[in-house]
Amino acid sequence: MIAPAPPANHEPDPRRRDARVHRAILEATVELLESGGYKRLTIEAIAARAGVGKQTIYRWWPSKAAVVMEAYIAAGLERVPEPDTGNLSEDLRAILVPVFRWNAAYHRGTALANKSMMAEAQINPVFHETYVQLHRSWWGPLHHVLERAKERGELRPDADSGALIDLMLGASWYRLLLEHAPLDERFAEVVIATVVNGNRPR
Amino acid sequence: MIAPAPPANHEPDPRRRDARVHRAILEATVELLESGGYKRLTIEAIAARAGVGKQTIYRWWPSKAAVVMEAYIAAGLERVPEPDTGNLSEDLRAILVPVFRWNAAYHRGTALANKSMMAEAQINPVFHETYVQLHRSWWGPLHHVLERAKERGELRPDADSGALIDLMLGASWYRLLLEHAPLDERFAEVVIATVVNGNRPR
Amino acid sequence: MIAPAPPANHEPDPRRRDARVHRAILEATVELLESGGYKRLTIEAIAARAGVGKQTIYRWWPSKAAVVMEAYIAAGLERVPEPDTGNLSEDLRAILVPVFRWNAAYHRGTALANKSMMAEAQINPVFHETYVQLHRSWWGPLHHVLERAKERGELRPDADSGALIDLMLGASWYRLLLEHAPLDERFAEVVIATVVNGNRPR
Amino acid sequence: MIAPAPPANHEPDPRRRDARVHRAILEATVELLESGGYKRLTIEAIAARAGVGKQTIYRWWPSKAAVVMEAYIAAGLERVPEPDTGNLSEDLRAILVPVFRWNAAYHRGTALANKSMMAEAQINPVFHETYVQLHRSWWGPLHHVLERAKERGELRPDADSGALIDLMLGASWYRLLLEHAPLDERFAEVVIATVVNGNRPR
DNA sequence: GTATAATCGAGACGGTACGTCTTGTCTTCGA
DNA sequence: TCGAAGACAAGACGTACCGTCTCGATTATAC
Repeated sequence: MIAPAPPANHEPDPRRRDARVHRAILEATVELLESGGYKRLTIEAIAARAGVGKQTIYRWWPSKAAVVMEAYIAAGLERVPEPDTGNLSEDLRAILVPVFRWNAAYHRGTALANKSMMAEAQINPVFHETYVQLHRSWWGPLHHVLERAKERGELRPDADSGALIDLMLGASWYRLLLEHAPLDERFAEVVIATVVNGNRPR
Repeated sequence: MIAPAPPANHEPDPRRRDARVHRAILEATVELLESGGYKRLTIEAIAARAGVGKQTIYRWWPSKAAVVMEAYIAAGLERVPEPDTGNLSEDLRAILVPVFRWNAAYHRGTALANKSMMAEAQINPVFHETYVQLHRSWWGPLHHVLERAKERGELRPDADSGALIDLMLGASWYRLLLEHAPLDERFAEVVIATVVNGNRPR
Repeated sequence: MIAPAPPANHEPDPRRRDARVHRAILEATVELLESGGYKRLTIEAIAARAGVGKQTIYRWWPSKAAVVMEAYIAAGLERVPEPDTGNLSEDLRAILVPVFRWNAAYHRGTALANKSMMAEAQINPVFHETYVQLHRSWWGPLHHVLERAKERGELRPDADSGALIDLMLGASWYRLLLEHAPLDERFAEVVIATVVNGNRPR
Repeated sequence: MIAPAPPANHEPDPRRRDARVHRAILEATVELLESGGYKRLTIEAIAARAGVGKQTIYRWWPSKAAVVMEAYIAAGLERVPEPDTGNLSEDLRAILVPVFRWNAAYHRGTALANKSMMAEAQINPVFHETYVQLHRSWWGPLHHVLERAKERGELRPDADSGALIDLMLGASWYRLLLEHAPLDERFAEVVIATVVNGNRPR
């Protein structure tokens, strides 16, 4: 009559995860988001489209936006380059141009996902944290680039790296979210030039 | 009794709008938003708190976000200053510092409303248009300030005003939305200094 | 400083009633009932169709069914014949055949109104009373006819007139309400013959 | 996961129906109907009283009236006796007395439900069909009783059974709906005696 | 190899909020 | 000064999703 282990709330065992099911969910998410926007992207719709039970989604992801995040982003976006060309503008370009490019097509793919996640983050505090993590993956490389530029004398040593990073990424997200002007390379050049020229040592 | 005019989908007659009801709805919206955030802000809750029928809200506003917009914004946010001090930094400061200040308290008041509206704009295309209008009310004055600075020779004549505006407002909204760093005056100064110094005539 | 007459809740002054408006409402009611059935007959629809304010209807009638009653019924239904042919069957026929005829066309006119009123009477207790009054206009003449038949020796003197009346009118309304069999003269004859033969003196 | 079968409008699977929930809904319906009448009987109230989501009701019943019908009827009302005593009056009594008794207490229980259903049937054509089915459950046994009486020579062979049935049930429903006189056994006796005596073979 | 146990599809369930509809009262405006 | 027009509070409607839960039917590990 030894007490059996309490049933408890099992964390699901990742080894038993069905890879085909996993893939089907991510694919359904992409299809729905691109065809109908975030409004139409419901857990029910994903489950139906993927031919999957709702519980299977809830088992593996904490929120709808987390599915979107994995479906679109984690696959490639967090692989941020860590350039070190010896030239500040060049380094910034290496990091920012892919970001601008991903976000350029406002109504499709990564851009749509990014907007959706930003919206969800404003509504769902738990997801907000996760989403900030994603942005951190840009902040790190950008920070290194800026600090090295200070060491090389390309940037004022007292420049506020954090503020400059927000200036550059903010510019990108502002256009992404409002869609009032194109997120093209010309814009990227203005952003980079302004930051670099605006913070040269005297 | 005479010609039974075909029913048609009447726009309601604004002259017949009950001012007290109008005010009660906006006040209830502010109270709910500040106490519970956008997630808890439902049309049902607004109606209950304001002592109003739901239909009355649907009659006058096309979406929840439109109510929020009017509740928070029409009150004062669109009154953007049009400074002309003869000094670019000074002019930018006059416009941007109030914006930064409004958005500084991330979890209350205007900031909460701004985040809510940005989120809704990503989900609801109709509201997106309305919301961009709000931002336009900053773009105009900033554009004038930058153009005058070009005339005075404080700014390179070929500087891309639109891009610089997005750089400055983007910085503000990026911190508002991610909340990873304070929207304080120090940040405002970095933003302004970078834009001004980064685009001086050679 | 004599106290002015208190404003009070005016009973409407019947002298000021606008006859054209009155007629328009009744006509609209008939048209709507015949075209869409009782379900579609709403106060709003009557008002719209008659080109009349809703208040005007509420001012003069206590319920929707009261409008129907006036629109259809008072026009002719309460003019029940008071036959005295010296023959019971003949007398009953004189009263019942018009009733059967009115109710025969299940989906139009008087029949529709009768069904509507019976339904409303089950839901609205105030109207129930009014509606019973309408039925009383048949009970009176039928009662006289039966009593005279007792005097003439055509009917058992202890026959329960009330019960016999309910038997005859009940038969009619049962078919009206369920529509499972025709309300024709053959049925009327069976009803009359059964009542007359079933209650002859021994 | 394999073929994403097109969604289609699933009928729910009756095997998965939760019996306790089913019962709770029917009980809540009876309680509400008996206490407040059909007017107060709303789907929302049933759901609240039963501690059930509204969707659960809409999933299993096509209309409020269908719930009422099942709640009251399936419970016992459709178990109509099939007497065969060899005596017509006796047989009719066996069938009709229970009907009269159920309907006798005009403002409570079964009587209230019956009136409500009759009203709904006049407004809702779909329910009308369902409701007629309920009455059929009396017509069948009454028809057999009358036909056997013809064979035994108690009834004229050319008597119109359908008409006689409507005469008897109509009498009952007429009093039920108008409430102007009691639905007691005396009335039942008059009804039965009139039908039997009124259609004896010559 | 066989039990054991978890995942899976499916979808019922209690809820919340949606946006619409109708009721009966109250208010405004025009004739 | 009255009535048409319609705004208003109230509240039920039927729908859409939410996130949890229970069912068998597969798997797939672990014994």
